[in-house]
Amino acid sequence: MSDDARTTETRRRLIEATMETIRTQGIAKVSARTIAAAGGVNQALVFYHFGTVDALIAHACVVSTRERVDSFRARFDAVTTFTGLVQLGRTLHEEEAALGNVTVLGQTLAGSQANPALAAATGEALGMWTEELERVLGRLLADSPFGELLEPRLLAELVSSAFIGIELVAPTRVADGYAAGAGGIPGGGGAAARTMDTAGDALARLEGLARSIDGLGPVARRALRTALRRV
Amino acid sequence: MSDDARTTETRRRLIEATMETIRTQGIAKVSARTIAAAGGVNQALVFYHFGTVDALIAHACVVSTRERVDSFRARFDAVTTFTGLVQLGRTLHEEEAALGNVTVLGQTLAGSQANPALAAATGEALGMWTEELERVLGRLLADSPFGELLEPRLLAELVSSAFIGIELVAPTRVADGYAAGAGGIPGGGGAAARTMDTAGDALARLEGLARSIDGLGPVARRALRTALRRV
DNA sequence: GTCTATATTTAGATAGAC
DNA sequence: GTCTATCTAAATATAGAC
Repeated sequence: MSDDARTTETRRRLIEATMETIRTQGIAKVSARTIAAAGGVNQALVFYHFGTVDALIAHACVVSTRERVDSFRARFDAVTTFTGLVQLGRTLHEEEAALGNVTVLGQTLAGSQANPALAAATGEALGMWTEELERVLGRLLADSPFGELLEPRLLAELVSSAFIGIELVAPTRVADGYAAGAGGIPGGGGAAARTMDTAGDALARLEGLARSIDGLGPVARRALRTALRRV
Repeated sequence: MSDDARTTETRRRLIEATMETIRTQGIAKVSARTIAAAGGVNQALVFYHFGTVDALIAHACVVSTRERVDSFRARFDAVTTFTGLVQLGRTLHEEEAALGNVTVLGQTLAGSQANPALAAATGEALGMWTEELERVLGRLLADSPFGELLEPRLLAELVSSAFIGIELVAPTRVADGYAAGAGGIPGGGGAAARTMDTAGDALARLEGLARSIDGLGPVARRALRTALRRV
């Protein structure tokens, strides 16, 4: 095997191992050693190929997002209704359970707080999703009663941010019953167990709403458009 | 000063220092030492009073959220329109810039991925916000054309998750122009600079939408309700 | 390009003096 | 209850052999 091919292979393994580690252990537990262990390569290679751990994370974030977005582009383009868009969102949510790119974005997002390099990478990755969404929304909104009220760009930013928030919150909704450390939480604990799959449920209901909007007859559409214009 | 009073004071300082450190440096940089430095207390006191760093973070998360939620309860109760609710959201967003409880929740949320104790605490804290929101939405939805389509609980979960997502994404929208590490990003970079304050802008526009819904006349309301029921 | 040390720093946690 | 000192584990990063 040529050195060139080995480089490519090693870099690929490191990037995949980075994704996997972030997904399963969270950004806090990611280190050159955990990544190397997950990828079955030597720890020093992280620094040889990427310079720093942060650079590897940033790189992995952008590269893997590009792959995922590319694999969704055709499906975005095929969307013609709000219902279809929400359904695509559900598909994304389900595929994410397995592949976890959005989960990774959530993690890098959190890590971006005090890390400008990571923030730039996360922003770029997020921007790829937003761009796709913006194109679709531009088409859909033009024909909807909301066309004059909502800008595609803004709504796209809003929706993608919200999507990430929802995917991030989901895990905390499984386990409940907070156990305090030394000292205890005054008045803490209690709170009935929450059993909701927020993301899945929400998207399912949202689909109902989308179906309603798509299904509005011409009379209702005109009435709504007029009402909205009055403000 | 009695030992009891000193305990209270030290614990209070540790909790505030924890919040401050998470806010300014992110959850990744939080340690017993950084917290102690921020609070001007000894590092060993973290373990004496809270046992572990995680327990302190969990405690700070829940306690400080309770304070913030309490300070907002009256304002939630005073809301009577969707417009008013969005305006309250804007107020929250602005106060957050200074106090940053939601930012902290975003950080602990990310840290919750592989940390059940933290996940439980974050879930509880988040649940406090959701509960308030659910009460308000319950009132508002009952009188709206959407009452039959949206459950207050689900919408509240959705909105609070989205809010966190938006607050988390905001920082990545300031700086742009991603600089790659060794090797560079193939085809990376570029992408026109984004200058949007997503959270602020989005809430401003959302207020317009809310105003529209609140301003719907009886005819439009009936039409909309009928249209929605048809699905 | 890859591996084995290893230097250095930082973090979690505890013991024991005050 | 608080502080100093210290042990241990883990992380970043580099040097040098292969």
